[in-house]
Amino acid sequence: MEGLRGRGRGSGLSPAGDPVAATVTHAMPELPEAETIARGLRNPLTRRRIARVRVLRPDLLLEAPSAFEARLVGRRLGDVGRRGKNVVLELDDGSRLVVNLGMSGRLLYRSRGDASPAPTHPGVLLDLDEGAGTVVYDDVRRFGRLRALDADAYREWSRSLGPEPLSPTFTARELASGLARSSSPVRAWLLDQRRVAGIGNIYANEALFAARIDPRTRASAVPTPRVRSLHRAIRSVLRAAVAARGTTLRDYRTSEGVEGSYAPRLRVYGREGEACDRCRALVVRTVFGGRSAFHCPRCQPEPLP
DNA sequence: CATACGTCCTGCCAGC
DNA sequence: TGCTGGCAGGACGTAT
Repeated sequence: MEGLRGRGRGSGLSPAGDPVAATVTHAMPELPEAETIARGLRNPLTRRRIARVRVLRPDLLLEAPSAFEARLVGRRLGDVGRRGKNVVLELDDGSRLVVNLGMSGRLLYRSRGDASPAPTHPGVLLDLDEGAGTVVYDDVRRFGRLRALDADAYREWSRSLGPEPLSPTFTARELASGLARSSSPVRAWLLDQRRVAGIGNIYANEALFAARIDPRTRASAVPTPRVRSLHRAIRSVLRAAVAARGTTLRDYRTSEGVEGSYAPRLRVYGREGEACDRCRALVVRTVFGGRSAFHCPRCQPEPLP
């Protein structure tokens, strides 16, 4: 995959003896990144009023810009939260602005007179009242999407997503019954937002490593004890990544523009050809379902056909 | 119905 | 050195 060729972490030390910078590749904003962004926006945005909406890139919206603007302008912001990988801004009329960050999206808060460099690919701007600053949706690749939903539409949208993996109501039993009904590879199952909300390719691979499951294993073929491990692994990996404010490989930043610090803790993702830090076997990359999977062939034994 | 696959978009880098 | 083709991926639409 991009950036995993050539100069990578695998080379260990640079000629100068300094640790080589983390592998450069795309970040995929997943649950921990969305959670971090939501937390960062909560204080500066709550109770602020949206004075003006500027849509620079209409293709980021799932509706006409005029309808989008009409739903937002004049509204006061409530709490800022998260659903799966989406950042959710509550509005005072019960509607919500849902932001999916796609591959390279950033949701930044810039106070008035912010001296930091201006965002390079602004797509949508929300100017706040009384000079309180601006919320900038910035996205190089424009895979992200913003939607303004009334209360009913939001409920319907939320219902289309699977359970929150960090919620106490997400149980090993529920995971087991979901897996049992699918013949997809377990990695594909974890990436499907209708099944569990918030897991992307990075944390799917990391959780499967922690649970010692080959990512190609059919979901229904994961043995029950492994399902329990996977349930624990999903939750512990996501919690640790939230605590680290997410994984920055290249694009992802918190709402304050800061990088997440989970990247050095990745054990298989992006580490093709490197020694597994549990058993020293070499990490393998496979491609299926149109994207890279990483696993340790010794810790995560190949499923029987 | 469930699963598989193509599409979007652009920065980066290998290779000429 | 400079140019360029291929690659990567989340979500959605379409095909099997």
